[in-house]
Amino acid sequence: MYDLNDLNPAQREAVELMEGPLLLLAGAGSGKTRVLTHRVAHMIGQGIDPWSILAITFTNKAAAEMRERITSLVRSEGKGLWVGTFHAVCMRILRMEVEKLAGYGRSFVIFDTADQMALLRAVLKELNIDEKRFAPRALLAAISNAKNKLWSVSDFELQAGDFFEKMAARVYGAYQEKLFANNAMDFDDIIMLTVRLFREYPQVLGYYQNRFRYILVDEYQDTNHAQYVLINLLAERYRNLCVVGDDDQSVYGWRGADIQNILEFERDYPEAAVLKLEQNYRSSGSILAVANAIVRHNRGRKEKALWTQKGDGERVAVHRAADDVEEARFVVDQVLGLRDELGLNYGDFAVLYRTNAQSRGLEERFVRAGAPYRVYSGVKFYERMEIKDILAYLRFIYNPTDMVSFRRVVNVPRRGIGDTSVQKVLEYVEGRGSGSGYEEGMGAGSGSGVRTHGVSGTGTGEQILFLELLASPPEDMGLQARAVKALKGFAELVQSLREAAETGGTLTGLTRMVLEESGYWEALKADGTPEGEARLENLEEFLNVTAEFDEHAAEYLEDLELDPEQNLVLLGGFLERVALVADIDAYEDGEDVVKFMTIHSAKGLEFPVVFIVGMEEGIFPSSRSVMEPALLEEERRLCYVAVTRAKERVFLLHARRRMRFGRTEPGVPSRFLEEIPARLKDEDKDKGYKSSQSSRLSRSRDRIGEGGTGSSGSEGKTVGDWRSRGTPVAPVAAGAFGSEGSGGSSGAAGALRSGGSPGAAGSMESESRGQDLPQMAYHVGDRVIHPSFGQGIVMSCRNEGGEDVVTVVFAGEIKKLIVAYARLEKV
DNA sequence: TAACGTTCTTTTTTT
DNA sequence: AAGAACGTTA
Repeated sequence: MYDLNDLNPAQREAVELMEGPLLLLAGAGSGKTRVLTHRVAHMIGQGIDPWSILAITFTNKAAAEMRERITSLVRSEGKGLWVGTFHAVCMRILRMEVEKLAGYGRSFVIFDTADQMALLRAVLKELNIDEKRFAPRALLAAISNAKNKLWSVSDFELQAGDFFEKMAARVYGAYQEKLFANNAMDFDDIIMLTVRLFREYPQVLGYYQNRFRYILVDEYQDTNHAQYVLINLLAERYRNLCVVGDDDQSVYGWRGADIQNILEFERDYPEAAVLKLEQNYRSSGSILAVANAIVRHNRGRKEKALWTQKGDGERVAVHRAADDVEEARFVVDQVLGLRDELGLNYGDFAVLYRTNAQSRGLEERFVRAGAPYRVYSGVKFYERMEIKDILAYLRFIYNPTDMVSFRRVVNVPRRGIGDTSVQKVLEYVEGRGSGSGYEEGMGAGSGSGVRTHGVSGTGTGEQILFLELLASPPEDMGLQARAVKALKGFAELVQSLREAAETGGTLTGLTRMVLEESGYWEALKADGTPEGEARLENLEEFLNVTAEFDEHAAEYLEDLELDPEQNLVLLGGFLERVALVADIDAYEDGEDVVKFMTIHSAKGLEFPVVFIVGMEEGIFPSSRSVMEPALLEEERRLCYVAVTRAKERVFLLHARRRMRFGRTEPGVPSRFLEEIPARLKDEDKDKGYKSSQSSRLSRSRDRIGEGGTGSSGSEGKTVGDWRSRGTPVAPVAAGAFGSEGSGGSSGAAGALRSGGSPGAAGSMESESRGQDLPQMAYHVGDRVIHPSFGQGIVMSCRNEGGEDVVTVVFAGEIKKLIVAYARLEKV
């Protein structure tokens, strides 16, 4: 049971003040989650029906954590409570009510960024708009912006100032029409259309207003206008709205988040109580001082004074590395050293960076050192070709109006339905389908009018129309006989899979069926290349994901109040989950590995030791922000978030030179480093762990031929600068590559890459700089490893036209490779 | 129609 | 450096 005595006075007040609006300004590490969970538990303890409580978070992870912690406080008494992200909550509402939005069907699907892109490009093609002049990405961003502001197409047209915006408004209309015809929504639609539903159907809004008498919103500083409106509509009646946030941690402006929402809460709710949580329980005094010193440079923030009872602890270390390679090496050395010296676990360390691309170099170093790590990256797994393919199959089975998925799978594996044929089909459908009826009302405005749907449509009946069309393509479609036959076969395939899905059974069973009956599996097995192998492994991994879903399907559906008997509900639930659940949600605290992630992903997490790498102008702060004060402030807040993740130790790293876009560029230390007073920094002195022992250790793990990178090595006495350690030694015995082993995939769960995966072991540095090296001789009989061919043995070496060429026998194939370019590593 | 080769862009951050 | 996009060839 929850115990209010565990809370400090401010926290306790925040828990006990249940009625009326409340703004809770919770600094980093101030026990915010604790307050939120206790608050809900307290409400339930005081007799408030959990059924009438809605708690909204930003990430699925936060939602899961909150639910778990509440459950542990109130046991089973929490039944009926809604905890979820904005998107999950809206989906839940839309699932029940979407058919009120004339034209959308129950089995609508969510289009992710790649789908949006594909759809938009189709639109641009139709409108004859040149992609070179109007970058699809920029157009999508503009459309997303409009949606976040709840602008309808005509709103956007009215607002549009310059030529680009006018074009974007026009594209918005066509894009939206196409989404609609596909019975699909993008991420922004999920919020926008829920708002529209509420506005157009007061009785629906009324139901939810009455139900959710108590509303809590976490990370309020990250809400955008659409989310803001949504919340305020829901809270209008009872005004029991508790928002929690920290303006210093607002880092989603680029996604439309409006920091004003939190800054002006008191204007919106004049009767609101305002409480501040200022005691930090997470970080040492030194860390807090640095974080405060940085964020102080922002204007327009609510002044607050975070404090801690903890001692100062170690000073924050700032390390200047010679280059990106050395930066990565420094991190590994520190991890290994601190682990030994302080008895820390790998799991106590996190490496944070501004962009996902920065993980690669670090990974190489960790693989080599045999230090276990895991990359928590955005979407990687679901971006893989084969995963997208199988998902497209599943989506098309679920919603046979989804032309994006149709396009993707219709000729995969090859069925002899080429681009020309597909184009003809799509044009035929377009010609019949589109037209009037849409124009207005996709925004928040009133969307009256009947929409015409040609073939694609919404009701189950209409949906099958497209499949029927494929099953017997009319003459005037102009297809070749061969294509007609192939198309028929495809239609039958999908139809039979759809029937199988309707009959029930597990998702895993269905997926296997898709893979087998489509011939996808077979084609991939016949492929025989290492890439094909990796793809097969990824599909196996995907089947693990579906199996996991199957296992928890019952409770998942029950939780969402979905009827498992209903047709395709399992498939729909899975697709929704895949679309909305990011990989960071798979974050496991218990795992004893070093965690790599972006700072955005790290928000809400904490670690004993934090490394922040790439602290250079143009990287962090990002080059796009430096000219724009508002953006720069957001970068600074991001830096604040990064530093405040740490409990004990922080290492800030920057490099004098860095490989970017394939070339070496000079690095200028981040201005954020300058903003830290000298007395708070421990600059490039001996910090953390560093001994000759560790140097030797790390050197023995170096790459082949290291030490001749061609860079002039006269840079001062950077701590840990490998150049000071003299000339390179010859490659060492097997085992130097740690856990890399045979290079077989460890099949990281979900989208997570982890140490030991073939991809990570792949690109060795010798590949990029090998030409500069005094090339290590490759002797006949040497065992070598290649990122895609795997292990092999050198059969011959000679010099052809000035290039060292080796012949290597790999498993199953013999290759002639030019040493300077081949990504070969001696084992 | 598909496979291949060359040129070009890419790096924010995520639901 | 790596991947996508585009154009050329079998």
